Amino acid sequence: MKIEELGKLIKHRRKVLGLTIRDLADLTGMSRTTISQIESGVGNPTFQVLQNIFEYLNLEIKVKVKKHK
Amino acid sequence: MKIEELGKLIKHRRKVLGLTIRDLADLTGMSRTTISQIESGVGNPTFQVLQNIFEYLNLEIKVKVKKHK
DNA sequence: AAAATATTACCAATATAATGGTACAGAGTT
DNA sequence: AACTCTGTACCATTATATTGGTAATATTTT
Repeated sequence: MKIEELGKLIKHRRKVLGLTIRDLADLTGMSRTTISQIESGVGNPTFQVLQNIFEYLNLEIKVKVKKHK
Repeated sequence: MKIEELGKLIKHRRKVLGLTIRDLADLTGMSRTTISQIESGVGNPTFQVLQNIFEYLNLEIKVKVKKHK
Protein backbone atom coordinates (compact mmCIF):
# COMPACT_ATOMS: atom_id res chain seq x y z
CA MET A 1 0.00 0.00 0.00
CA LYS A 2 1.47 3.27 -1.11
CA ILE A 3 1.11 6.57 0.68
CA GLU A 4 -1.21 7.89 -2.04
CA GLU A 5 -3.61 5.02 -1.56
CA LEU A 6 -3.50 5.49 2.16
CA GLY A 7 -4.40 9.16 1.71
CA LYS A 8 -7.33 8.38 -0.52
CA LEU A 9 -8.55 5.76 1.90
CA ILE A 10 -8.44 8.17 4.82
CA LYS A 11 -10.19 10.87 2.84
CA HIS A 12 -12.91 8.53 1.72
CA ARG A 13 -13.42 7.17 5.21
CA ARG A 14 -13.56 10.66 6.67
CA LYS A 15 -16.29 11.68 4.23
CA VAL A 16 -18.26 8.54 4.90
CA LEU A 17 -18.34 9.58 8.54
CA GLY A 18 -19.42 13.08 7.55
CA LEU A 19 -16.36 14.81 8.96
CA THR A 20 -14.45 17.79 7.66
CA ILE A 21 -10.69 18.05 7.94
CA ARG A 22 -11.24 20.59 10.66
CA ASP A 23 -13.49 18.19 12.51
CA LEU A 24 -10.89 15.46 12.36
CA ALA A 25 -8.16 17.88 13.36
CA ASP A 26 -10.18 18.92 16.39
CA LEU A 27 -10.93 15.33 17.32
CA THR A 28 -7.35 14.15 17.02
CA GLY A 29 -5.73 17.33 18.27
CA MET A 30 -3.59 17.53 15.15
CA SER A 31 -3.23 20.34 12.67
CA ARG A 32 -5.31 20.63 9.53
CA THR A 33 -2.12 20.89 7.53
CA THR A 34 -0.89 17.48 8.55
CA ILE A 35 -4.17 15.77 7.79
CA SER A 36 -4.55 17.57 4.50
CA GLN A 37 -1.07 16.57 3.41
CA ILE A 38 -1.62 12.95 4.29
CA GLU A 39 -4.86 12.83 2.33
CA SER A 40 -3.21 14.50 -0.64
CA GLY A 41 -0.46 11.90 -0.73
CA VAL A 42 2.11 14.52 0.18
CA GLY A 43 3.89 14.03 3.46
CA ASN A 44 5.23 11.06 5.30
CA PRO A 45 3.27 10.65 8.53
CA THR A 46 4.59 8.89 11.60
CA PHE A 47 3.03 5.74 12.97
CA GLN A 48 1.52 7.54 15.94
CA VAL A 49 -0.11 10.11 13.69
CA LEU A 50 -1.72 7.36 11.64
CA GLN A 51 -2.81 5.55 14.78
CA ASN A 52 -4.36 8.72 16.08
CA ILE A 53 -6.31 9.35 12.89
CA PHE A 54 -7.37 5.74 12.56
CA GLU A 55 -8.81 5.71 16.03
CA TYR A 56 -11.35 8.35 15.15
CA LEU A 57 -12.06 6.93 11.71
CA ASN A 58 -12.60 3.48 13.17
CA LEU A 59 -9.82 2.03 11.07
CA GLU A 60 -7.06 -0.34 12.06
CA ILE A 61 -3.64 -1.27 10.74
CA LYS A 62 -2.85 -4.86 9.94
CA VAL A 63 0.47 -6.31 8.89
CA LYS A 64 0.54 -9.47 6.86
CA VAL A 65 3.13 -11.68 5.26
CA LYS A 66 2.94 -11.27 1.52
CA LYS A 67 1.76 -14.29 -0.35
CA HIS A 68 4.33 -15.46 -2.84
CA LYS A 69 2.81 -15.51 -6.30
CA MET B 1 -1.91 -2.53 16.67
CA LYS B 2 0.43 -0.70 18.98
CA ILE B 3 3.99 0.28 18.24
CA GLU B 4 5.30 -2.34 20.64
CA GLU B 5 3.50 -5.12 18.82
CA LEU B 6 4.74 -3.81 15.51
CA GLY B 7 8.29 -3.90 16.83
CA LYS B 8 7.97 -7.45 18.04
CA LEU B 9 6.47 -8.49 14.73
CA ILE B 10 9.32 -6.96 12.77
CA LYS B 11 11.91 -8.51 15.04
CA HIS B 12 10.30 -11.93 14.78
CA ARG B 13 9.99 -11.70 11.04
CA ARG B 14 13.60 -10.59 10.69
CA LYS B 15 14.81 -13.58 12.68
CA VAL B 16 12.66 -15.94 10.67
CA LEU B 17 14.48 -14.72 7.61
CA GLY B 18 17.82 -15.20 9.38
CA LEU B 19 18.82 -11.54 9.24
CA THR B 20 20.70 -9.45 11.78
CA ILE B 21 19.85 -5.83 12.38
CA ARG B 22 22.99 -4.94 10.50
CA ASP B 23 21.86 -7.06 7.58
CA LEU B 24 18.51 -5.34 7.46
CA ALA B 25 20.14 -1.96 7.81
CA ASP B 26 22.40 -2.71 4.88
CA LEU B 27 19.53 -3.99 2.78
CA THR B 28 17.27 -1.04 3.44
CA GLY B 29 19.98 1.57 3.58
CA MET B 30 18.80 2.71 6.98
CA SER B 31 20.74 3.01 10.20
CA ARG B 32 20.96 0.25 12.80
CA THR B 33 19.76 2.68 15.41
CA THR B 34 16.47 3.32 13.68
CA ILE B 35 15.72 -0.34 13.19
CA SER B 36 16.76 -1.24 16.71
CA GLN B 37 14.52 1.45 18.18
CA ILE B 38 11.53 0.33 16.16
CA GLU B 39 11.98 -3.27 17.25
CA SER B 40 12.36 -2.21 20.87
CA GLY B 41 9.10 -0.29 20.77
CA VAL B 42 10.94 2.97 21.23
CA GLY B 43 10.67 5.45 18.44
CA ASN B 44 7.91 6.50 16.13
CA PRO B 45 8.83 5.53 12.59
CA THR B 46 7.47 7.22 9.50
CA PHE B 47 5.35 5.45 6.94
CA GLN B 48 8.14 5.36 4.39
CA VAL B 49 10.52 3.79 6.87
CA LEU B 50 8.03 1.06 7.62
CA GLN B 51 7.39 0.54 3.93
CA ASN B 52 11.09 0.22 3.34
CA ILE B 53 11.55 -2.36 6.07
CA PHE B 54 8.48 -4.29 5.08
CA GLU B 55 9.67 -4.60 1.53
CA TYR B 56 12.69 -6.62 2.59
CA LEU B 57 10.83 -8.60 5.22
CA ASN B 58 8.15 -9.48 2.69
CA LEU B 59 5.48 -7.87 4.81
CA GLU B 60 2.66 -5.59 3.75
CA ILE B 61 0.44 -3.03 5.47
CA LYS B 62 -3.30 -3.39 5.29
CA VAL B 63 -5.93 -1.01 6.59
CA LYS B 64 -9.31 -2.29 7.56
CA VAL B 65 -12.52 -0.91 8.98
CA LYS B 66 -12.90 -2.11 12.53
CA LYS B 67 -15.74 -4.48 13.11
CA HIS B 68 -18.21 -3.08 15.61
CA LYS B 69 -18.49 -5.33 18.60
C1' DA C 1 -25.13 35.77 -8.85
C1' DA C 2 -23.07 36.30 -3.92
C1' DA C 3 -21.99 34.18 0.51
C1' DA C 4 -20.56 30.73 3.38
C1' DT C 5 -17.84 26.74 3.97
C1' DA C 6 -14.04 23.53 3.00
C1' DT C 7 -9.63 22.52 1.29
C1' DT C 8 -5.17 23.48 -0.32
C1' DA C 9 -0.93 26.55 -0.77
C1' DC C 10 2.59 28.80 1.42
C1' DC C 11 5.87 29.84 5.00
C1' DA C 12 8.55 30.36 9.31
C1' DA C 13 9.10 28.19 13.70
C1' DT C 14 9.31 24.13 16.55
C1' DA C 15 9.47 19.30 17.58
C1' DT C 16 11.30 15.15 16.64
C1' DA C 17 12.66 11.28 13.49
C1' DA C 18 16.86 9.59 11.32
C1' DT C 19 21.64 9.32 11.07
C1' DG C 20 26.43 7.79 12.20
C1' DG C 21 29.72 7.44 15.30
C1' DT C 22 31.58 5.14 19.77
C1' DA C 23 31.04 2.58 23.91
C1' DC C 24 28.99 -0.99 26.54
C1' DA C 25 26.71 -5.54 27.72
C1' DG C 26 25.59 -10.26 26.78
C1' DA C 27 26.06 -14.73 24.52
C1' DG C 28 28.53 -17.91 22.16
C1' DT C 29 33.40 -19.64 20.40
C1' DT C 30 38.15 -20.96 20.57
C1' DA D 1 41.18 -16.09 29.67
C1' DA D 2 40.51 -13.34 25.04
C1' DC D 3 37.82 -12.93 20.74
C1' DT D 4 33.68 -12.39 17.77
C1' DC D 5 29.10 -11.28 16.87
C1' DT D 6 24.78 -9.14 18.12
C1' DG D 7 22.03 -5.74 20.03
C1' DT D 8 21.32 -1.72 22.98
C1' DA D 9 22.74 2.84 25.18
C1' DC D 10 24.28 7.28 24.43
C1' DC D 11 25.11 11.55 22.03
C1' DA D 12 25.58 15.37 18.71
C1' DT D 13 24.22 16.53 14.12
C1' DT D 14 21.17 16.60 10.24
C1' DA D 15 16.91 15.95 8.02
C1' DT D 16 12.24 16.42 8.10
C1' DA D 17 7.53 15.91 10.17
C1' DT D 18 4.39 18.88 12.59
C1' DT D 19 2.52 23.07 13.84
C1' DG D 20 -0.18 27.42 13.43
C1' DG D 21 -0.88 31.31 11.13
C1' DT D 22 -2.76 33.73 6.71
C1' DA D 23 -3.93 33.79 1.86
C1' DA D 24 -5.65 31.72 -2.15
C1' DT D 25 -8.68 28.41 -4.34
C1' DA D 26 -12.26 25.22 -4.68
C1' DT D 27 -16.87 23.68 -3.35
C1' DT D 28 -21.30 24.05 -1.60
C1' DT D 29 -25.40 26.73 -0.22
C1' DT D 30 -28.74 30.27 -0.50
